[in-house]
Amino acid sequence: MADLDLDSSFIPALHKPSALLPIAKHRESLLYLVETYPVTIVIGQTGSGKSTQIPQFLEKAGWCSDGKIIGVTQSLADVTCQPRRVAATTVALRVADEVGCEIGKEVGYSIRFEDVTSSSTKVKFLTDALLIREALADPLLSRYSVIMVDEAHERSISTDILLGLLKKIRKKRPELRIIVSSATIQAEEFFDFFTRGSGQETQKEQEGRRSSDIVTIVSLEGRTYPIDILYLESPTEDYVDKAVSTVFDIHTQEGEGDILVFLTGREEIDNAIRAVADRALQLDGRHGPLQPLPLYAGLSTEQQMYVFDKPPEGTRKVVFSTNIAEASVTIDGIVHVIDCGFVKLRAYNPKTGIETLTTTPISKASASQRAGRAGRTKAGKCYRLYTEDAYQKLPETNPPEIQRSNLASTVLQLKALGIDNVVRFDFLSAPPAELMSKALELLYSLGALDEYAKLTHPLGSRMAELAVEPMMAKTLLSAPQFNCLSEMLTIAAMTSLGGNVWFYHDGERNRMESSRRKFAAEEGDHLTLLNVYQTFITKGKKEARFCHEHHLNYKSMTRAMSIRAQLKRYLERFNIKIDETLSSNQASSAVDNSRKAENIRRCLTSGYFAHAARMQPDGTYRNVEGGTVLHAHPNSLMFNRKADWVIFHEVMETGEKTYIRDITKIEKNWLVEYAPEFYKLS
DNA sequence: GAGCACTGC
Repeated sequence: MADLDLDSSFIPALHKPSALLPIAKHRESLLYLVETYPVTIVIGQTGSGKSTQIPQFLEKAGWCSDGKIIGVTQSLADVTCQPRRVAATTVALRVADEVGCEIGKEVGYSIRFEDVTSSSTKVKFLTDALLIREALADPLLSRYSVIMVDEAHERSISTDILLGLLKKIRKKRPELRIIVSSATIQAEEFFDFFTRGSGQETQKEQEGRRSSDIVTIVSLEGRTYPIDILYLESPTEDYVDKAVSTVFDIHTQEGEGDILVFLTGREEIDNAIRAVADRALQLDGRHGPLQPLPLYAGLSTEQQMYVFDKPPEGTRKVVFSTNIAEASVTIDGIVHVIDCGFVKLRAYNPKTGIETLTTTPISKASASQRAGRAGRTKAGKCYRLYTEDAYQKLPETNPPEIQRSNLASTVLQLKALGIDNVVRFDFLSAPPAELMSKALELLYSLGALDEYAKLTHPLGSRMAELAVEPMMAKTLLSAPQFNCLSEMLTIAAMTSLGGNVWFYHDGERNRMESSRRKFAAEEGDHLTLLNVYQTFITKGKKEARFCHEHHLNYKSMTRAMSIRAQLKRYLERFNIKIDETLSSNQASSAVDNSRKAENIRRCLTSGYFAHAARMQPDGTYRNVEGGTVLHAHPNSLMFNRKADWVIFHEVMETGEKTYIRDITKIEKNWLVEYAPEFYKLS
C-alpha cells in the first residue's frame, strides 16, 4: 500500500460554521504573510475554506479601504455538487451569506453571461478568463488590491496566462498582492515562477529555499480521513470488465457506501452500465440492489442530477463517470473509488494542425485526486485497476494545456493585451516554438496580424474581443460584406456548442438521426445548424418540449441564445449594423434562399480557408496539403453524401481515424478568391 | 457505417 500524499485529507467544510474551519487559526499568520510578501502561495485541502475565508479575512483587515477590491478567480466546484460555473455563483452566495449582505452588494460574482456586482462590491468572484478580459480594458488591473488565483494547479491556459500577467503587473504595481492556491505537488513550481527573473537565470540559486523576499508558501492542513489504496497484482487487459467485476466484489464483500468508477468516455460508461445491469440479475437475495448511473458532460442537466440523488434505502449507487468527477463535480456519500488509470487527453499537432483525443495514463496527481474522492465523509477505499509498479511509473503531472493546444486565440489575446513579443512572454511553462509559430501564421493569414506580427486595427483587435475562436471571429467580421451577419451570428453560436446540439439516450441513435434529417440542408452542417436554431426560436417557441421531441439538447440551445446575444452586443459596440428582419422572413423565395446560402458558404470560406478539403473517389477527404486522410464525422450530414470541395469547423483524430466535423460544401475558386496569399504559398 | 475527456470568454 502506498502513501496517499496530502490529497487524501478532507473535511466536510460546508456543514461547519466558519470559526471552526482549520483556516481560522491561521488567520493572523495569513494576514501577516500577505502584508509582508507580494506573493503568497497557499497549499490547502479541499474544504479547508480557503476560497471562502481568505477573502473575508482580507476585507476585514482593510484591504478594500481605499476603494480597491479583492478579486478571487475561481474553480469552486469542490464545495458543491455543481459544475464550476454554477459552483462559482453558489460559493459567492455562501460568502455573501456569511458576511450578511445581499449578493451583488459587498460580495458579488461575475461569470460569462452574468455580472452580479455593483459599485459597493468589495469581494468579487470571477473566472480567470474573465479577469484576463478585464485586463484588456485595464491592463494593470488597477481596481484590485489583492487577486487570489484559486486552484491554480489545474493549469488551464487562462490560469497560466493570468499568472504571467500578474507577475508582469507586479513590477509596475509593487503594492498589488497575489495569492495563489495550489495542491502540494505544484506549489514549488509556482514558487520558482514568481521568484525567478523573467530570464529564468536565478532558478538555480533558489533551490531548496521556501521563502524569498517576494514569495512565501503557507500550508493549511485539514483533518484527514484515511483512504486505503489497493492495486492489482497483475495488469488487466480490459479495465472496463475489471471495473464491473470490482463493483460486484465490493457490493458482495464490503459494507455500505456508494461507488464512483472513473472511466474515459461515453462508450465505456454505457457498456459498463449495461454489464452491471445484466450481472445484477444474478445477484442472490442476500445483497441489496445496485443502481448504476452515468456521468459525463454530454448528458442533459436532468440526467446529470440523478447522480446527486440519495439511492433508495438498501440500494447501492454506482456512478460511472468520466474525468468530470475528478475536479469539477463532487458527489456525496462516495466511499469506494475505482480508478481505471486512464484519461482522454487532448493534444494538438502543429505540423498537421490536427487535434487528437487519446486515451493516456493519468498522472500521480490525478490518481491522488481520484482516490481523494472516496473519503469526503469517512474512511474510504480506492481500487486502482493497475499495479503498484505501473503507478510508480506514472508522471507526476500531465503536461499543462498550454503546451499541447492550438494557441491561436491565446496569442491573439496576448497581442491585444499589448504583449508584442509573445515568444518572450514570461510563461509558467513555455509552449513549444512550433505551437507559437503555427498560431502566428494563422493569425497573419486571417489578417489579424500584419507582416511585422503587429495586431491590426480594427480587424485584429476586434477579433481578439469576440468570444469565439479566430477563424470564426474573422468569418463574423466579414459577414456584413456577404450580407449574412444575422445568420452568421447564429452559426457562430451553434458551432461553439462543440457538438452538443443533439441529444439521445443510449439506444436511441436512429431516432435522433431521423430527427436530424428534418433539419438537413443540402449545403451542409452549418446551414443545418442555422435551420435548427431558427426552427427552435420560431416554431419551437424556445421551449424544452420542442427540444425533447426533436432530440435536441435544451441546455445547449438556450446557451446558443446567450452566446448569440453576447456576440451581437460586441458587434453593436463596434458599430456594425445587424439586420435581423431578413433572416426571420420565412416567405422568401427559393432563389433568394439559395443566394443567401451561397453568401453564407462564401463567408465561411473567408474565415475557414485553412480548413479546406477535397473529397476523393473513395468518399474520404484530403486536406489541402494532401497528406492526411480525413473522414466526415458520423454526426455530419456529409457523412454519406457526395461533395467536391468543403470547409470544416474542426478536425480531430480519435483512435485510428481523423474526423472532420461541421462540414459545408464550397467552390474551389472561392479559396483563391478569399485567401490568395495562403493558396499561392501552398 | 461508426462515434468528443473537460473547462471558458
